[in-house]
Amino acid sequence: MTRKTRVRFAPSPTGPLHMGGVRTALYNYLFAKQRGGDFIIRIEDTDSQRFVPGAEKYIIEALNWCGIVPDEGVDAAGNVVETPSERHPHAPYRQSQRKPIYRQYAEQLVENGYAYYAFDTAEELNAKRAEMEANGQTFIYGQTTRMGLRNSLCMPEAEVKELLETRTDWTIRFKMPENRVVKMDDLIRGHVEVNTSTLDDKVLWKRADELPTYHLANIVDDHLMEITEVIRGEEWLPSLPLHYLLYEAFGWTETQPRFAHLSLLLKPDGKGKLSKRDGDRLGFPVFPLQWTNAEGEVSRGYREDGYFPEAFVNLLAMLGWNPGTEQELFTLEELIGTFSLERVIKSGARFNADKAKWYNKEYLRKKSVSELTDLYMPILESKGINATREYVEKVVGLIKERATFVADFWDIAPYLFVAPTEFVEKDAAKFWKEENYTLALKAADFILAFDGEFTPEGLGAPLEEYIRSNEWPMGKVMNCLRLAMVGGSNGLGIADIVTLIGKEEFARRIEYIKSKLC
RNA sequence: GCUCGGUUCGUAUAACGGUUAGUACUCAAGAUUCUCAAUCUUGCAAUAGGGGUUCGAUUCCCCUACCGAGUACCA
Repeated sequence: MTRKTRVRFAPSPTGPLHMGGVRTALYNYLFAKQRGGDFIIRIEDTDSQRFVPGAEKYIIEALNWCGIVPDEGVDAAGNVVETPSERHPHAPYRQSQRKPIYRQYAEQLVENGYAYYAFDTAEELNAKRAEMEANGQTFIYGQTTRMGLRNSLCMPEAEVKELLETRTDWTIRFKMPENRVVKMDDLIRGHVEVNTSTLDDKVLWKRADELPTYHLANIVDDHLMEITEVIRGEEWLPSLPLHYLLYEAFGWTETQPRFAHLSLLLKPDGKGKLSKRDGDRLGFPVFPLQWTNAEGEVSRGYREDGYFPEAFVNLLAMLGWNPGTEQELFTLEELIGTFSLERVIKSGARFNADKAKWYNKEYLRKKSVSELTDLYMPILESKGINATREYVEKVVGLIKERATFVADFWDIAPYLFVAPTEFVEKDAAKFWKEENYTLALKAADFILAFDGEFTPEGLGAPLEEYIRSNEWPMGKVMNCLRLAMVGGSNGLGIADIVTLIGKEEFARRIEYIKSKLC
């Protein structure tokens, strides 16, 4: 029986999604779409303590921005689907709303001897843990200690029954089998084996809030939602044996999903995984979208920094995966076509901000002048510049190759909109000498008197020919003119600038520099 | 500490036992141009260390080192 591919991205709404999370979502999405399957978003909000308002909305918005749209979990408007329907028989997709379904599964495990009730309070366990750590030991709630603790394995049945009824702070723990080698297969890492003797008895369900922990909720929901592959972060690899055992305990091994554990994204420098702090420290975003936390602290986002979503998705895809060819630029569609888990890298990928910028630059050059103009116009307006669309399109056509972000456009050539009022001292001293500017002013007269086609192509050659035929020093003359146009000696070609700003403005700038520098 | 993963130029990666160890980003130099940018060309630069297996190891095995993750009534 072949099942329809169904994968899920299951974030916890405890804060903004970081780029590593987006990558996990992306790989899930690519995998699903390639196989004509479903991509599901499930919100794992079983930790009421750490819930952060707005985080869920942020996650959905971020994925939408990337073009990662779920088949289930969220409707077209970005709302989590809350009731089962013909289209969404697996709803709801928020674990907090699935609360009633978990307890029976946990109890089922107890009945069948795979789990037990535990009455130790958090305080008791913390104290025990602290005590052992003080002696350089680690406390594990598991096979070596469980019989000496307070649980249904070692307490009289009557007492257990009474505590179950009178107290509300007990938990259900998984009874980790002793000395068993769990043999697992990972789609990325291959065969992995772990002996259960090193594993502890994880809490599966908490009476206090009647909520499952990740492990239980995850297995139950993946089963109920008919998930076929679980593609998630490497931090879950150590709990894979527990998950295997859980499928076994429930008798669901037949339909148990296959697992793929993705390596983590590492800091660009130094040690450790990429964190929010690195972005602030090294000057790049770690989040897809800007995020403001409860304290009012703002973390920058790729979107707000001027990255195109296509570039962001592309660079994320290439961080830990490669197609085996030398192609580096991929649209989402192309990624869907070529992605494969077999080619996902096992080792952690260090993020490189320079490469990220390169991707954006490549995408920027691919954009049409018209599209880029749409983006640049508002920026100009915000600077109080009043220019026609036609004019801005010409500007964009001239400078798009030089930019990494649309926001660079302004810095590259503000002089195409505003006349310089100040001149770079060093450049002026170098070029604005009498023997140069007298020639440059004559060249300016030539331009003003030029009656051919007033375009870069039409003016460029005749102007150069004129200067050359007079045997004037080309560089010095041109740089004097550029100084007048730009305010310095770095910028576009003279013919480009002059034909763009027009003869009138050109004349004005020449007059201005004369009044200032001559 | 213990358990599990990982280790090719600075970074991302290619090479599924046989290559002068390739490519991209970064950096440097040159070409070009009226400057800058762009572009083109060239260059710098790597198999963590040690043992095996093999005619031959980047590739397979073992040890060490280093990195990462996990070790919660968090996910």
